[in-house]
Amino acid sequence: MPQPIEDPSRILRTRFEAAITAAFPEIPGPVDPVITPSRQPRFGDFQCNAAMSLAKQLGKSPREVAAAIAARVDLADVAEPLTDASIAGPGFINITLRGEALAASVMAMDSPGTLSDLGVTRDENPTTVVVDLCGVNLAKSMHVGHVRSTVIPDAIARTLERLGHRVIRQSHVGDWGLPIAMVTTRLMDELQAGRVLAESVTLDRLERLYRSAQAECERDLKGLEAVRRHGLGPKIEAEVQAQVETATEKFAGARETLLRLQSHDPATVRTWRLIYDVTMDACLKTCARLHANVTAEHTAGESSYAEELGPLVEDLLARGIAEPDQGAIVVRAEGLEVPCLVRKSDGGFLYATTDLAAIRRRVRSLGASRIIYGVDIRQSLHFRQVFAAAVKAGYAALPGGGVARLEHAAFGTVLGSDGTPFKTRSGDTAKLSDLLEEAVARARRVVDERSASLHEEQRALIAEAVGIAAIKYMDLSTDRTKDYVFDFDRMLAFEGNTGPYLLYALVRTRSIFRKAAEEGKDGGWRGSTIVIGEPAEKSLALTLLRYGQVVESVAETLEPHRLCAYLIELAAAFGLFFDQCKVIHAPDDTTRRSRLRLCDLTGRVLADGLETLGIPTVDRM
RNA sequence: GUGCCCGUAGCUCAACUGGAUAGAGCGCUGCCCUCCGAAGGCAGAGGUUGCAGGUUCGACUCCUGCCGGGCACGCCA
Repeated sequence: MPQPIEDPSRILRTRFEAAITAAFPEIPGPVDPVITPSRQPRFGDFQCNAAMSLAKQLGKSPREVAAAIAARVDLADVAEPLTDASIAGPGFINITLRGEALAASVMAMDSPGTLSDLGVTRDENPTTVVVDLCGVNLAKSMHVGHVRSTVIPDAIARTLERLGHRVIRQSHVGDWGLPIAMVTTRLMDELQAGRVLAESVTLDRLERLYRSAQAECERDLKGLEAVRRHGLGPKIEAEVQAQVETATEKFAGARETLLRLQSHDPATVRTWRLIYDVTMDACLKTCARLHANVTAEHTAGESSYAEELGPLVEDLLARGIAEPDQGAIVVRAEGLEVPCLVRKSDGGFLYATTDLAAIRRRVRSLGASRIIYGVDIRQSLHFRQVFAAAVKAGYAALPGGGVARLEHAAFGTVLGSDGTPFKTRSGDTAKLSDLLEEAVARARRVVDERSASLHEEQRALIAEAVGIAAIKYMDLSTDRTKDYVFDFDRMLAFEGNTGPYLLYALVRTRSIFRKAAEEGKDGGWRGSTIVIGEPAEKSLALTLLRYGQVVESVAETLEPHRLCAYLIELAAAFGLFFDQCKVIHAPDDTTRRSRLRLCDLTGRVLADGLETLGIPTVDRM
């Protein structure tokens, strides 16, 4: 009786590696046997693609090499014997699993209490990973772009957690600097004048104040110059002159506010704190509704680095890492055409300075050996600069030697149907909370129509999950670096490559147990023997077994769309199985139990995958 | 001007990091519910992977040059 096999491709890899070493001892070091699932059933279940590249090194013909490997490999317990026909094309070795071995593998991934956990292997050397996400700004509500900066890194964080790593989420909130000082100044004025009450400040109100504060600090110097150059008359010149003077005053006021904030002036800090609380309260609520794991404890705003920036630049200067340039301080690093600016000529700091401080803290205090930034792709140059500067400064150096992995998980822009960045009909940036509301409302209409028999409360819960799943799946399912078009109709289509389709597949895996119970046929399947007979069963089994490696590949590439594509494939394989293999009315008890177990396992992999992506699930819909 | 990214079916996107005849969904055509949820399944049509070279057993993938589009480029964050 063969030992339980967790994952055929892992077993095959070991076996083929051994065979290659045995056949060609002259090759130094371990060789990747290049085992992949076969794309087409007629090429078997798996294939070994190592012969072609080895042939080159060895100066032999690829088919000869393949034959030598095939002759040495020991597959008796897992696969059908290899024959001449197994070697195909330029040297592919096609492998067909034995039915019992395939079933044993599926049972192994479905055995609680062993190392097998749906086929996901926890990393033996868990690492501490910081995931930078969300990135909201004070006095601004979340917009479409924040779907991406929240959902993508949250999915990455969940994936790493699923693999056993220690993940620390960090929301690098824009809560400091001159723009924040401007709105703080403005709010203090409003409060003082009694035009607004502290208890009733809303984020909408803050957003309006933010805009007007920025506008009034904006000096129209170009306008003034134009007026003078073209001699538009003393009246216009006086008006523009007055604007510039007022703006200069306001600007100076904001600078003073920033200084008072930095020196912890109680009244100023109290107002700043009010802005902070109102903003974060609203944003964290939106994160919660998005089913994203972002809470107050993950917040590490720019303000928390404020005290470190001066000493940090001094440190860089003292060690010759940074140098003065035209009055400013810059870090030049190899491979960087543009130096990284860390202090302005007026003595102010920049966001690169804060990001450097953040890397230092994350590596030295939080113990991160990997830092992942879920930030807009337009900032890739910025991160290249900051990463290079951090490495040069030694801020990314790990205690045991080596350097922390610094990665920018960049994402593209959310576009409207016209191909330009997504806006509302009126041309404003669309608020995220409104978009979530509309997605849920649209889902609700469909649920009311199709699931009229369910209770009102159930329908509301289902619509919530379906709407959120639709938005999140849409965001996660394509290559994150590309732009995508935001389209309610497509994401809520409930068919094809969508979140709702996945939820539907999950619901079907579960509803069959309710139906089976009604007929008194739901017993005895737990721990029963899985039998793989029908092609649809085989296809489902092979798909199930890929789960663990897909999760690993997401952790490595930081590309959640791979998991999305996999889950759709799994749902499709289940759909075919469900269509072609009677479960409750299977020909015999053994088959029925085996199929019930496959339904249960499929449901748990779907649910686990969705949870790993951060997509909410439902039991029925 | 310099640098980065992207051009794949009518549309929206994949392609396991160089593997076999480039796959899904939408839309289109035709089937499958007295039978476990048809929000489903099956089949068909649809491609010179922007263009031209190169590297090699093998290229959507790597290299070079064009064409077309997007983005970013030290004193904003």
